[in-house]
Amino acid sequence: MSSIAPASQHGHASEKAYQWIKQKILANRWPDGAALKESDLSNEIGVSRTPVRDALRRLTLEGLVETIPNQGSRLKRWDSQDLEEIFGLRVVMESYGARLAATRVTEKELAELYALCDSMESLVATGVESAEAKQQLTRLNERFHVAIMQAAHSHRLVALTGQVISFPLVYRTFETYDPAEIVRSMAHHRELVDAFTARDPVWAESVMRAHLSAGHQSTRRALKKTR
Amino acid sequence: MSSIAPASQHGHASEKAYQWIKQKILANRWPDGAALKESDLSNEIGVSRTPVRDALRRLTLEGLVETIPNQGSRLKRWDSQDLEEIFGLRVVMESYGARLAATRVTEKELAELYALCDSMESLVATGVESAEAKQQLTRLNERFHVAIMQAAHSHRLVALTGQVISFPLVYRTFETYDPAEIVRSMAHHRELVDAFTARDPVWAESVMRAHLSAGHQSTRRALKKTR
DNA sequence: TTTCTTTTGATTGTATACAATAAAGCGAGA
DNA sequence: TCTCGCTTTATTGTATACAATCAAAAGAAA
Repeated sequence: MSSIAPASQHGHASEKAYQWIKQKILANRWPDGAALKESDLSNEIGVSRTPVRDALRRLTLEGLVETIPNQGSRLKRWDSQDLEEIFGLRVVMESYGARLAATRVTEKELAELYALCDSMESLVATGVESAEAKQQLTRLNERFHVAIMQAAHSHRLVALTGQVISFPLVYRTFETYDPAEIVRSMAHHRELVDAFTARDPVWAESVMRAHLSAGHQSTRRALKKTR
Repeated sequence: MSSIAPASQHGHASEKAYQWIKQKILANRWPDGAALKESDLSNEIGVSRTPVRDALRRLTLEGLVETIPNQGSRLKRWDSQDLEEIFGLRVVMESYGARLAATRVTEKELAELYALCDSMESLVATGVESAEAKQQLTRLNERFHVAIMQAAHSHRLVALTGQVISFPLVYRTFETYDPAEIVRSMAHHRELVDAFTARDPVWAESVMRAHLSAGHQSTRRALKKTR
């Protein structure tokens, strides 16, 4: 993530505004298409408009916010077509990442990935009925997917996939899965890392494709229910 | 390009600064790793630091500029590894785009693509010895590739590929090609559009993959010569 | 009543002044 | 002479004041 999409870029206030707004978006605290007025945000966050504008620009580039010149920023609306676009791109890009990772992953990264698998599986074993457990699982899942892209050792790939995934529904992944789907997802994860261990790019790519296709279907179903 | 990476976002001054800096980067007017001081740029461009900062943020997100907090922006250095990353991603993403375009392209878009093929071929027929002709060809080529991504009818794909291609050497494509390579490139272009006309996604994707692989090799050779 | 124009208000875009930060220069001590 | 630490200075980060712009409301004419 180093230079193409810096992690904690900008100063203190700018970063604070960015995190504040993003967290509120992903937590679904605003209605679809809500107007994000700069002055209101700066008051609520406790910084001036400058860093707020900075944050809104970043979020616009990430696709979470829609900005019309001289008219302001709105929370981006999205529909089933956006979902199709996003998963189509995820399949293409993350499969590619898995293919690269299979031949480039280091021992340390492998250990990290196995550790994440263990964490997720033990969490599932203790039950994921509670909302907190599902959120925890979603966070671990995100870390797992990011770790794979990092194991591909392509900065741009990490940055681009990060942008594609920026999408509220994707951030609530496991809240929409049923138990069988969760079990299958865990199995996919472990199979992926096994494919890495075997240094088999074809295997790794195939599993990732299947994994994301399954996730696509689950999310699609969840979206229909919601709307 | 609508909302995920707005075209002429921000006001007049901000856009002016963005175009000014970007054009200077792509024209190779600064040495590798050059420091881009905000105050200097604002003086030269004739706007205040605010829109300059805005422009630098955008360029950082695009990967042309490298920004370190409290330390400033530098022209991003790049090497052969960046080239490999970029073409690896281009192959994956633009092939995907070609696959989609094969089934989604409209008659109007097809006509546009054929027209671009005609323009490029007639330009080649009249000779591309001069630097201006090669620049003209590069511009048409870029329009062609963008048009295909647009024919895929995926806003995010257009935005993402736009980011990936942002790279000085890629913008000087045909300046580095020899005559045989140019002829082959033109043939690829026409074959691509024929594959679209046949509505054959496998054909289209394969040609795009070959086209970009050939381009990768030419650019790789050009980079070695330069350094 | 409807439509076009004008005005008014609110909001974003830009400039500038100030604060925080980090790098470079300088000097004292070992 | 080298190293450590301080001071200085240059540059970025933030706040605020002002200008430009757009949307909606009010008013006039048909």
